[in-house]
Amino acid sequence: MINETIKSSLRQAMGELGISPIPSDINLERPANRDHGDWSSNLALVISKEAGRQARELADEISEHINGNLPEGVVGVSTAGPGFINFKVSLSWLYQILIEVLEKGSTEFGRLEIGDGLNVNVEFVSANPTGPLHAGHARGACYGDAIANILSAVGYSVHREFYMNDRGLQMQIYGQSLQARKEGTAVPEEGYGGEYIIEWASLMPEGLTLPEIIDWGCAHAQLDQQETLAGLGIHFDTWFSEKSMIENGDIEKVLGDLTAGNASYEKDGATWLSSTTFGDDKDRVLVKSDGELTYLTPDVAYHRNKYERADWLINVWGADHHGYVARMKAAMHALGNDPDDLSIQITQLVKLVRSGKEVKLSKRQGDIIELRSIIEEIGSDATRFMYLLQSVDSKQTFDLELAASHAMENPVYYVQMAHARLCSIGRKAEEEGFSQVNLSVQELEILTHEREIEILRLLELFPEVIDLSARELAPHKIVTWTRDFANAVHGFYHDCYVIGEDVSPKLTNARLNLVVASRIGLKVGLDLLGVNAPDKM
RNA sequence: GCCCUCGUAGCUCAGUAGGAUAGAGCGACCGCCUCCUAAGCGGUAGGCCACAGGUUCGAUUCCUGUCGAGGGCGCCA
Repeated sequence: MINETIKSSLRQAMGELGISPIPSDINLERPANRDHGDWSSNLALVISKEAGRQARELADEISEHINGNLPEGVVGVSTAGPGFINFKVSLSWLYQILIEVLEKGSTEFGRLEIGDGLNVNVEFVSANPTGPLHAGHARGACYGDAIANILSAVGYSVHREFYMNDRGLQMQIYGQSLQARKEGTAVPEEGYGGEYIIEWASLMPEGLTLPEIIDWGCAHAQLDQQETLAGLGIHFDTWFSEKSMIENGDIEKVLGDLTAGNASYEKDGATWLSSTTFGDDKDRVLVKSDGELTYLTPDVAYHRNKYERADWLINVWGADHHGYVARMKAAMHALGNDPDDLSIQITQLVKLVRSGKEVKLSKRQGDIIELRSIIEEIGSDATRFMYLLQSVDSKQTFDLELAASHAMENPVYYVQMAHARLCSIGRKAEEEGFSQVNLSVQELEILTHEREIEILRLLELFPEVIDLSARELAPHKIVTWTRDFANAVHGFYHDCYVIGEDVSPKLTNARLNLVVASRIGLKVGLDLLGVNAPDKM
């Protein structure tokens, strides 16, 4: 890599000049301003105090020395500002990137090996099986699936998991609600009042007992949720049943082990987890005085089970669950698991608007906004792209009308259009009798237009973006890159004709290489997000 | 009262493991189609990076506090 070459040239120069201390880790960054070169080091600023010399003076000395013997791929070194050392890299480096992209194709380009095959379990959505998925589940669904894609691309072995709370009080109430609707009696006080209950009850077979109704209702809700998720292209490897842990004794076992480990105690007729010992702000009840389990206990058993199956656990939770992070980590700690192996990602709320007005209720059902109806309204691609548009750390507002529009202010269409245009060039080339042939660095040197260089620079940057988005579990960084890249593609499309009378065949060929590589880059980005890359629009 | 996330252009948001002149899209205004999709491209205007301290050669970025927005603080799930 070029930055390694630069780092070692800095080290070598310092050694030869007798400047110390030489830091173990030399920091190289990409300057925001291109005039400052392609790579920049703050080395002189960092060591100036310890070296007892002025930073600018050190920088001048080092850059002059390196200029006397430039490393391969570097065309110039200069100093600027308070003491930055700036490197300008040869364009041939960028042509090599282009060749690499073409060789790797959309199945290999951008793939990294930072995951080292580690097993990571990504648990997301995990809605109660008591009704259809609604708008509140959408962000977690899109986010969880995207990080699963990204982690998989950087070398983790990824498992997607959905945890079903298929037992307990909520299921009882759900069953009673279905039963009431089936029999035409009043839905219980705290019951489910949604329209869907009426519809589902009508689909239910006659004459079922309450436990049978619950089983049927659970299966039906699961099926409904699976369908909706499939509409977004989301598929889980495991639908983990809470009930199964009652049946196989896992919950009993976890309670026993907590007691044996002195991590729980009896008080006021209830069993408590000593979570304060492990960093929580208060102790939590595991078994209520009436003998019922709290929601926490099966959850603890479930997480322990996941620890046995994976090296790294990722949970995607809504903002309303942030208060449970400390207790879950405490419980895992108490069971002897490393709480750092559990990453809990909190997604902030999303407000939906339609032409500027907040949408709280669904038009059709009059109650909840079903996720299904959002997908129907704006499509799977727009749903995913819009929900991934920004960091999950901040609350989001987006306009359904905008997301559904086929207009330039819609970011989904902007990016997909860039891909379609690249394909359109390919079709045109074929019609004109050109076929894309991979070229050498020398043949690619004809690509010197500002627009072309911009595309190459973005392609070069992309693996770093993927790396960062994986480390930070931040798919929106991929989105930002695809938008920037689409912008570069549209600019190229506008200014650089690939086929035309005043374009030489050599240039056409070189540009076709660029077009195909761009298509690969954009496709890789959209694939990671789970958004289609259409050939035409 | 305590905890979590956020506060950047008129609007929606990027950026920040501390770096040089803080970016994009939309909206506004002005331009650009005989030609691979104008679903596009370019330009102009628009900023005390909420506020106040601290650390640092350097802070929008880190720390503390204040203010503001949203979400949580059950033997509910």
